[in-house]
Amino acid sequence: MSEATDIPPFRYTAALAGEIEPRWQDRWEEAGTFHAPNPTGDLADPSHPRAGADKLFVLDMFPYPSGEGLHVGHPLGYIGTDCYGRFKRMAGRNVLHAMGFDAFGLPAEQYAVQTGQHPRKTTEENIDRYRAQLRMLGLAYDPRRSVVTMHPGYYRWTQWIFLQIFNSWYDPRQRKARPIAELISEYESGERPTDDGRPWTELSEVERRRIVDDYRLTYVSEAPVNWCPGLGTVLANEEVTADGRSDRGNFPVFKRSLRQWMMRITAYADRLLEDLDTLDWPEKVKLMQRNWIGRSTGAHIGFPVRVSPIDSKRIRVFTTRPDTVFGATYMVLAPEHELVDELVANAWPASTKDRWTGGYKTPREAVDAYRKAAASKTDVERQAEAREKTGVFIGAYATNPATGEAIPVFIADYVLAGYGTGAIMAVPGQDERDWEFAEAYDLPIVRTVQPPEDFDGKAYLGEGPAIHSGFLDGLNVKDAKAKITQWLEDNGYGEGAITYRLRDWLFSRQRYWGEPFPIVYDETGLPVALPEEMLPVELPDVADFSPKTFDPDDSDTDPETPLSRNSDWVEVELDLGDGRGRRRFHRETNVMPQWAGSCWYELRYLDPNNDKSFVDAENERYWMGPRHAEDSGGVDLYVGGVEHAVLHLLYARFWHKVLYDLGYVSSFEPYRRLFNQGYIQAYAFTDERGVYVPAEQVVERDGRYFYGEREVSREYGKMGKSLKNVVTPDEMCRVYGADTFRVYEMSMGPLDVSRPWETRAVIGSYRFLQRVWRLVVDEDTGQTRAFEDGRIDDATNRLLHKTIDGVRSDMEGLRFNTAVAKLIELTNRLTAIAGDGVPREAVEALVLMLAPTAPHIAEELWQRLGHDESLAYEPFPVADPAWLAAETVTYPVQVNGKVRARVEVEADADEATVREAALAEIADQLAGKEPRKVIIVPGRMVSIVT
RNA sequence: GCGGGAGUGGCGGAACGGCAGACGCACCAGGUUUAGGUCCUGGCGCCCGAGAGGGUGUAGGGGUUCGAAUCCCCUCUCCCGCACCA
Repeated sequence: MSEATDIPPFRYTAALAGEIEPRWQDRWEEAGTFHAPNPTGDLADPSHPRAGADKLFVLDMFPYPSGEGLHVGHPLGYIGTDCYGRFKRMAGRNVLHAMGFDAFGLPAEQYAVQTGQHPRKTTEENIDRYRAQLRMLGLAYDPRRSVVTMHPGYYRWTQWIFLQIFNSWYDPRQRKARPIAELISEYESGERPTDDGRPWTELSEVERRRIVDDYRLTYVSEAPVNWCPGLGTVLANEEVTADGRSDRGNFPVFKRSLRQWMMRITAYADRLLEDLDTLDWPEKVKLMQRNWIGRSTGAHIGFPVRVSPIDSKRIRVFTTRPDTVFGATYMVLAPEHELVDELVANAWPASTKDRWTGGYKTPREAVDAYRKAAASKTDVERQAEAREKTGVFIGAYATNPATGEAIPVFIADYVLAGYGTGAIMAVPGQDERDWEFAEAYDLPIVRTVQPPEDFDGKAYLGEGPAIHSGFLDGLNVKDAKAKITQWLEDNGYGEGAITYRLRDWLFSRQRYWGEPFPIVYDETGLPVALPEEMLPVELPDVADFSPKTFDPDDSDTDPETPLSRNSDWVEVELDLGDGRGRRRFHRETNVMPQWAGSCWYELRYLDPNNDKSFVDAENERYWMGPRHAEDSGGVDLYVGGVEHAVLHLLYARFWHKVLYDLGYVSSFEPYRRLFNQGYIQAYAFTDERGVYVPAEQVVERDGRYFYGEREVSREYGKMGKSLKNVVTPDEMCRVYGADTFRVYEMSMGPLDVSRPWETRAVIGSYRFLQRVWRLVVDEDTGQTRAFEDGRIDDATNRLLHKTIDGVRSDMEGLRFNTAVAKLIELTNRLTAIAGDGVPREAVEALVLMLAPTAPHIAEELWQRLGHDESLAYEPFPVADPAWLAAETVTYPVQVNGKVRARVEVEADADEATVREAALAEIADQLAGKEPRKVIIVPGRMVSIVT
């Protein structure tokens, strides 16, 4: 049977790749080829060829090991960083590249709830599978540094970092976190007075602790959450459907306040914003972070409002346009605003317009009805009628502090309770939403900024002189803002202010599969940090991983976490080493969110076995430290999907900055350079019923698609089991080999662009590697074909050096697709000139240049070329400048912008020579006329205008 | 709606403001082969032409320039993010 016998015995095939690849993987592992030496500690190795060399830390966003395993889309970024790291290693750098696992997370827990399988077990199994899949790809990881967030040896330090955050406060004057002990001593010394002026010594211990706890960077607070009694758990916004039910189980979800751990990330808002400027990140991601932080500057203004004949209060608003306050002709409160009930009038005032009342007899009825209607609206409905402005008058008037006029107060759902103060001053002249509302409710509109003459719109948001604004008239917006802000402060009506969209980070989860908090509570109910020596607080095994569930409609329930049922673990007697002996405590039974482990994993790669510290300071400084004064320091290249643009990257930056403030790291940002790889997408096919059919069995005929005899329709999107279009790296390695797979992934297109997977195109990369193989190995005899003393013809040598030059800069710029194209070109050229063999120097350079992308075949060929050592540390080829310059240059000759001819001249020909040659070449087209203009771009082009 | 990015052959994609379509897939032709496949060589945007060659062409329209896929303006389409953010 034919096939096998027909193929030459020494051809590079999938079978041969399948033999070569594991052999080299074993050899790399046994030899520790990709071990990166640390400056100090157990991973230091002064004899290593790269010990003390210029370092490079490349990092991938580590995966959550799901039960589905990897598909061909997952390793794209990993292969990219691997190529870059291997290239840089050959170019002389000490390269650290490791891969760990983000092991805590919801899917394993949910699987555990369903099956009773311990999440540790399934996660371990998944990690094993991931490791096997990744190993097969020949990724040059330092295997000693593969951290797993669920291992106690790792989360011990996650808990330790939590304690550092717990034991810190943010000092706004120094703009940094400081140890909480320093705050306490400020209070003790009297340098910092208490809020009520009582001396510190007169406060009870509980009072002192409450004061201090309020300063901590992580603290317990009531926070609004999505409480789902039917599931017994709090849900993330993403887990709540548009109509307010749980994604899983379809139970009602209630917005409720619950006691939660929070992290004071808002204290770092300004630094998180400013330091973006120091980072080499995609502008898109920086912008997303800026928007997420949402800094706006303006002023808080209090609008006096009478709550009884003798008592008045202020409605506090935030505005970015205090300069427009003279145009504030009414106010709007969110329906849920706390002052509404106090302010609602008993009867409609005489000045009430009909359309303000909503048709109700009293303000009270109108408010109740409006609130009810607003509350029953789903988010979908709210969005659908987003532009319709509705609201009702509440029968009360506030005083505009600038004009002294009484202005009506409305409630309307276009003002959000959760944003700002939940109230606005409405300035229809300068705000589109206010203008719409004013038109709908017949409210006065006063322009306070003069629009340009040609302006024919409604609200005017642009620049212009202030008008109808008393003492502000004539000032530009900026000056008017400054002046009114000063006036508000002088008259006690408000003050300049900066607000953020960013909220503090809700850090506790009512779940099982996460890091326990290193926190206990004493008899006061206040949190107490466990001493460092008691870490890790290990996650106990429990019988039941699910939280207690309740009547789905009973919102008046409280979560009961899986850990809370484990009373042996919860109730403890401990000696905290504070001189108070053994005391009874109960443990915190929430666990940390999945983000916790990923907030600092890159640091643990640096020193994975250190049991004295989360990372040794010298190791951190070597791998992450700043290179110059303005440099943030951090990972040299961080590659991952843009889906982590905000949360993960913001949380990790926040933790890193706290560690920096406390002096534990030398870098003030964790990721100096960020790169978002694109996604590999795939076609999926559905039959006439809309059911997905296996994509690999669909055939194309004349642009139509068939599954068996049935025509199916094609759609384009993610790769996934449910879409029946998954292609796995395992399959690709089996059919073509890992090197082919790697080359294909790298050559498909730029790393940061999403593109479709095309299994049938993989063959091109396979053929390329076969050709390279054939250049070195005789397919029939297995003999090496390199000429020892073969001369390279000049043209080939020029191409060789041009390729070296181009591949180097492409690799440097992560342009692997064009690097591969250049290698293919060179290979094709060498194939064309090969007789009995090819010159050794050309083929060796080719093999070395191929090594970062297709490492196994490169190692194999390198060995067959007579080298004993791995090529991992072989210098990457360097182009000889003498061969980069061509002897002659061919100039295209343009006449009136169209290329009409080309002339070849000596490379060093001067402009006059080029001009003469070009004119001679197109003489017939000029018909004897003198050209009006001749432009010569040296080395490029001649352009003639007639 | 706002903000950001992108539109190049049948497909994935190349192209410091300077010969548009590198490289690969698919396809076509030739060679090798008993045949198929492999391998080697060549062709391959569109239109006209037997050919040499000519015209035209980078979503559409306008502009800047000796010269535009590339820079500017308008329009359209697609993708991503945010979504009444005061």
